[in-house]
Amino acid sequence: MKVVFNNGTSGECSPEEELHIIRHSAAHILAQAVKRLYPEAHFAYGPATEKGFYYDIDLGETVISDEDFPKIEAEMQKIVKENLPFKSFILSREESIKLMQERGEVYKVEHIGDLDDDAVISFFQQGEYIDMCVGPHINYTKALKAFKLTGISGAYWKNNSENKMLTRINGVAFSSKEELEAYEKEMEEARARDHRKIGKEMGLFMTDNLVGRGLPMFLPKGYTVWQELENYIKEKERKLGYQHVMTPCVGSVELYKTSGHWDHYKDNMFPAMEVEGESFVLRPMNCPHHMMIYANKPRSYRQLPIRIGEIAHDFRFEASGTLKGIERGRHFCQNDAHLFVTPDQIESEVKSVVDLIFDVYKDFNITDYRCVLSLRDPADKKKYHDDDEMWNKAEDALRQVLNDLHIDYTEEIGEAAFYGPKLDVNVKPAVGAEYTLSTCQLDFCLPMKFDLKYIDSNSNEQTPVVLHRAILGSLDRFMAYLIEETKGKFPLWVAPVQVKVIPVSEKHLDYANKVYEALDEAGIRVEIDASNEKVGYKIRAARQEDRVPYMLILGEKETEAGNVSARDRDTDETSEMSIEEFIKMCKDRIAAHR
RNA sequence: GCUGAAAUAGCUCAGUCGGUAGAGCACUUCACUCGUAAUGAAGGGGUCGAGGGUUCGAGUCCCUUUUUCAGCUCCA
Repeated sequence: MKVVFNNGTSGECSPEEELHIIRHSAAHILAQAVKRLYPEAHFAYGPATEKGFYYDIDLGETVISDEDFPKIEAEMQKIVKENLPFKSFILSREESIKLMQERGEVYKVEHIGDLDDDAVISFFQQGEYIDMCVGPHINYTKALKAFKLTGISGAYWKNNSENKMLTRINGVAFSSKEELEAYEKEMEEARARDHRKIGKEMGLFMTDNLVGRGLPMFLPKGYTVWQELENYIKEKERKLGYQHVMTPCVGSVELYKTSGHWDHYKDNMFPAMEVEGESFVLRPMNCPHHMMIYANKPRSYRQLPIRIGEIAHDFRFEASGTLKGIERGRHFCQNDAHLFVTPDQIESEVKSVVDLIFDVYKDFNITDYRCVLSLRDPADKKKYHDDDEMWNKAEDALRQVLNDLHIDYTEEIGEAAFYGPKLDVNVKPAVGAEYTLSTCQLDFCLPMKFDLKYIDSNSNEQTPVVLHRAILGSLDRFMAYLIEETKGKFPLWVAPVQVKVIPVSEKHLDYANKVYEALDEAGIRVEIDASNEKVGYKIRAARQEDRVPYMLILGEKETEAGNVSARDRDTDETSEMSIEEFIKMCKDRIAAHR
C-alpha cells in the first residue's frame, strides 16, 4: 500500500504496517469530520489501537453521544469520497507552536512542549484539516475502506485523573468490508460468552442491590464449581508441601500500618470500624496475617521453606466503575500463599511456583496468556519502599529465575507491588481489558517490617525472604475466566450438573429414577428432567441452560435392556451402555483430572 | 470516582404525539405419552429501579437518587 511519510515523500509500507496506518489515518479523518460538525472541537491524542483507532477531543460545552455517530460516520464517509490527498510538512518548533495556537489547538501546543528539543515536528494535512503527527498516513482518504464508530467515553488528558476529562470517540477500521463484518461477528460471539451473561443463564451467581454493589453471591451451581476449584488447587498445593490455614477476615488497623498497606491503600479499603478504642478493617489481603503465623514461633533454617496457603476472603473498596461481575468485586476469595524461604531457596521456590502455574494452565487448557515482569519505577520513591539495594536484588533475582526457566516475558516499569517485583500472568477476558490471573511476587520488604527471623546453621538470626503467590488468582476471577473460555461448557469434573437424565415419556420415569439413584449414589452430580415435554425439547434445554456434559436418554429400548443411551455434549454422539459402564466411564474421566 | 448510555413481567425485549401496560420464552393447569436442538390450548404474573415535580392525566416530559453497561483512572 502506498503511504505518505512525514518528510513529504511517498512510498510503499510493509504489509504489517498497513492496517496500523489505515487505522491511524481513520483517526485523522474522524477528527476532520468532527471539526466540520463541531467547529468548537479541539484535539488531544488520536492513535491507532489494536483493532481501530480513537481520538480524544475537547468539545467544550458540547455533549455528544452515540446517537450522533451516524452523522459523524456520514461526514467521514463524505471525506473518504472527496478523496483528499494526505500531505505532510515539517515546521520549526516556533512555527509549530504558532500554527497550533492559531488553530486553538492547546493540547497540541502542550504536546510540543513535552517533546525533546531536537524533535522533528511534522504535520499532515488532508483538505482543510491539519494535525501534528509523525505519520505515515494513507496517500488518499479513499484508502480508508471499512470503518465504524464503536463507542464514546471519557478519557483523562494524558491518562491522568487529575487532568481534564476529554471525550474519546472509539472506532474500528479494517482493510476490507469483509474483515469489518468478521470482526463484528467476533464481537457478538464475545458478548455471548461474557461470564456475566452465562453466569445468569446457568444460575451460577447473582447480585442484588439490597445486598450491595460489587458483592456477588454464588448460587448452588456456581458454588459447586467454586468448591471443585478450591479442592483442586488445595490438593495440588498439599502435594507440594503447602500447609493451609484459616485466618479472620478482619484485622486491626495497626496490623496494616505495620505492613505498610495502610499508607498505600487505605482509600481502597472499607473504612475502619472503631470498637472499644480499637480500629479494625475488613482485610484487603492476607500477607500480614500469614506473617504473624510465621512469627508465631522461632523458626530454624531446617524448616524452611514454610509454605502457608489459604483460600482467603478479602474485601476491597474498588472504585464503582471498575466492578465487573465475579471478575472484579468488592469481595473475593484469593488462592493465596506466602512462602518463607532462605535466600538460597528463592530460585527453586520461584521455579516451583511457576511450574505450578503452568501445570494448572495445562489442566485447564489455558494457552492464551502473557507474562509480565513488573518492576518498580525507580523515580517513584513515594509508592515503592525506598531501598534501591533491596529492589535491585529482588528484581535481579526474579529476572534471573525467569531467564533460567526460558520464560517469555515483557518488563513493565512501575507495575510492581510497593514491597517487591512480581511476575504476573495476564489473560484477556471476552469483553474488556486484560487482567492478571496468576502472580508470583518476591518480597524482601515485609519480612523486615514484621521483624521475621530464622536461625541459620551458624545459630545466627537471619531474615527470611517471602514469596507471595496466587495461582488461580482469586477463585471468583478464575471462574469468570473459565466460564468465558469454555462458554459455560465446563469440563466434566467441574460441571455443576454432570449428567442429565432424560426419560422419553412418563412411562419411563420409574426406570429414569432408578438410573438417577444409581448415579447419585456413585457421587455423580445428576439431575432428572421429569417435565412433560418431548425429548427434543429436553435435549435443547440441557444443552442451552446447564450445558451438561452427558445426557442420558431413556426410553423403551433402554428400559428393557437396563442400559443407558449417553449423548456426549462435545461430540453430539450417542452410545448405549450399561449403567455400570457409564458410571465407571464418568468416574474414570473425573479421576483423571485429580 | 470520572464521561457517556441504559433501567418496563423470572429472562429477552416492544411500547408512536403524554390518554386504562404488551409479545416471545419461562411458570401453573389441562390434553397429548412422545426417540436426540422448541407438541397444542388455557391461565397466573407489573407501584414501568426509587423519590420528587410539571399536567385534568406520566412508562413517556423535568429534577434528584440507586443500579447496570461501555470506556478512563485504579488494581496490594
